Amino acid sequence: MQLEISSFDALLRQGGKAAAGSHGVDDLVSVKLWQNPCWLSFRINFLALLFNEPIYRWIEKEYGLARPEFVVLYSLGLSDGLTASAISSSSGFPKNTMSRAIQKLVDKNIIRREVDAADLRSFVLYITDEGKRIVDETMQPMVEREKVMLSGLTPAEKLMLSELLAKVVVDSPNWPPMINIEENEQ
Amino acid sequence: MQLEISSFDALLRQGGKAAAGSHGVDDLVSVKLWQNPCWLSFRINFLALLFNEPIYRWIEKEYGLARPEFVVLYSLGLSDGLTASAISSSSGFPKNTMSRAIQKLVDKNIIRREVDAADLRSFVLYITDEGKRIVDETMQPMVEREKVMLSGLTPAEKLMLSELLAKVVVDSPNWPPMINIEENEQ
DNA sequence: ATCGTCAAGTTCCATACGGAACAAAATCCG
DNA sequence: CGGATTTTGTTCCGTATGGAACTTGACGAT
Repeated sequence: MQLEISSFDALLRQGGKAAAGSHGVDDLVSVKLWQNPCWLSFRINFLALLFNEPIYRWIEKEYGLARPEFVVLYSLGLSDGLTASAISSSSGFPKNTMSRAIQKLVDKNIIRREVDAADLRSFVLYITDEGKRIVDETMQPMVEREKVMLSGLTPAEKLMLSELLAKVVVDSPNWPPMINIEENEQ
Repeated sequence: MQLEISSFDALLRQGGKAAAGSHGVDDLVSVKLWQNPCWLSFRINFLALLFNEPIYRWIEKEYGLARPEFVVLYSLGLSDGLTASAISSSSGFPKNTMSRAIQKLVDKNIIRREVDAADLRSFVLYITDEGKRIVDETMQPMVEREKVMLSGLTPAEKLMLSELLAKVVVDSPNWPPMINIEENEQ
């Protein structure tokens, strides 16, 4: 059974092809950009990679922190006093990975862990001065990297992109959890 | 040294907050959405995760293909007759991971490998009928998943998002390769 | 030609990863 | 209250991962 591709879907996927051109971009990347039914996931994943790869490589080299560790640290930098499970669910890393990362950070004296009086199972995590220092220092290159990534857009376009991505993220709790998977089983 | 945050940067990061609201979204996700200097990378990574996690879990379960294997298969589905390094560089997976994935796919008779007469080092990869079948079958849920992810946007917004993401991807070869890293060394 | 350099793929190996089972505490509910 | 259930975080363990070294072939310069 062949998929019916509506003309709007085709238009979507080709969005901005004429305006953008493709000078400089790899051949296969071109194909994945313009002839790809899953244009959204490719573009998102590709851009995520382009941000993550150099940044996390640099952080690892400069501060000896692996990605899960830095995710914990960064989260606490944004909102101190979090719990492991909160960080886990907001970042997508499984909780055992977070657990290990947290332990390493505690050992390195980058974060501090206190038992939650209200719930003796869980720990509340706090960033230390050392941790704050690292967050401050890493923030600059990360922001800079984002700025570079957006440098091809006009201010209005940046704003539009920000809004659209935010809108999709905010809508995400409403999505059905891929029911098509379960319904096929037995 | 504290970072100067221009008011436009603040505006950018808050893009569409009023319009979007935050009903339903996790607390920490809210913070990472609206109080995050690195709004772009968070949103991109978060959305990538929301697509990848259920899809690749399903593909693994249903077809026994790990993510790198499926990436190879999908790439060949879009453009048959590729080489390992082309797939590697367009997908961001290291070439040894691709090498293993390719070998598994060959063993499973999902792709076929022929020596390139023009360059005896490299192999040209072709998708088999079995491989085509799998690509066809998986395409539907993937496209469906994207459709769900975009369901909160109007057609005009979808088109705009497609264009903006494409524009950023196309611009990516022009980005400097994170020079700030190297310049700090010695 | 022939050497040096580069590119394609593979192999090796230490390590990180994530699923599953687990202990302990909280919560639910009859 | 007290047993079932859920939640938090840790531990165990097999496996995937990706850096580095390696092999083989292409290519460029003299």
